[in-house]
Amino acid sequence: MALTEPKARVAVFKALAHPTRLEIIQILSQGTRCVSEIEKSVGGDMSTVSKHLSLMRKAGLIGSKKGGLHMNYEIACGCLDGFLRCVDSLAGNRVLDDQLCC
Amino acid sequence: MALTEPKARVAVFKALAHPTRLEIIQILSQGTRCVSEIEKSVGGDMSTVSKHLSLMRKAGLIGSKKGGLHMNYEIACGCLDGFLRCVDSLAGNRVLDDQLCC
DNA sequence: CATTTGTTAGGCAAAATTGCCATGTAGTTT
DNA sequence: AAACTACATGGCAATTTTGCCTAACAAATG
Repeated sequence: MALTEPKARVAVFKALAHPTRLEIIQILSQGTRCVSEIEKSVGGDMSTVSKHLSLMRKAGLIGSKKGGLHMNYEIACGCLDGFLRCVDSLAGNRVLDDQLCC
Repeated sequence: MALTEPKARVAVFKALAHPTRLEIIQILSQGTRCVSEIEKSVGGDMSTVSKHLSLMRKAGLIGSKKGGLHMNYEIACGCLDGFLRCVDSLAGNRVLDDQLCC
């Protein structure tokens, strides 16, 4: 199995390895949202939110489309959902050493 | 969809967001390995490798079993593979904004 | 043109991560 | 028990990340 760019892989995981960004993913999983909507949900400065979004877009996690005055973001990957369920099962298992998740 | 512990989720992604640790996952995907075997493959100090392994074990990504003098590590999750394939498709798509991955 | 919405860059302090070194520990061998 | 092997752990300095702030800028709208 040939590795894709290791840096690109790492970038994807780094993009996901942050509570606020995971919260944004959670919000976007319910549908397309613009920056100010996201800002209201997660709090904090808009420039900070915009940076989070930019980072995730560069990693390939989300996509953006301009709609009038707003910039609308959406999840770029349908598999992200199963992905997160897998992570949750991992996270739940983390106490037991011998037990496997799936 | 109720969130599992957000911290636990973040921990999983942080554990994956490092080139050496991804390399270790790659190695372990081929079968169980002990610390010194991993050390030979990825280089660096053994204490460093041990810390990487410990971090991934706490996150739930890998499990460990003692076998005589060695500590054997193995992937704790069969879904990690499809997981990584999904990430690769994301990583490959990251230039195009409108195109979705899967 | 003025306003709204968002991006980007720079600066900066606090916090987290990383990796090596030295030391500690548990199981094995002699 | 002493020595050795295979790891784990704590400490520490260097690097990176994070978040807020300020400000400049672009694009769509009224």
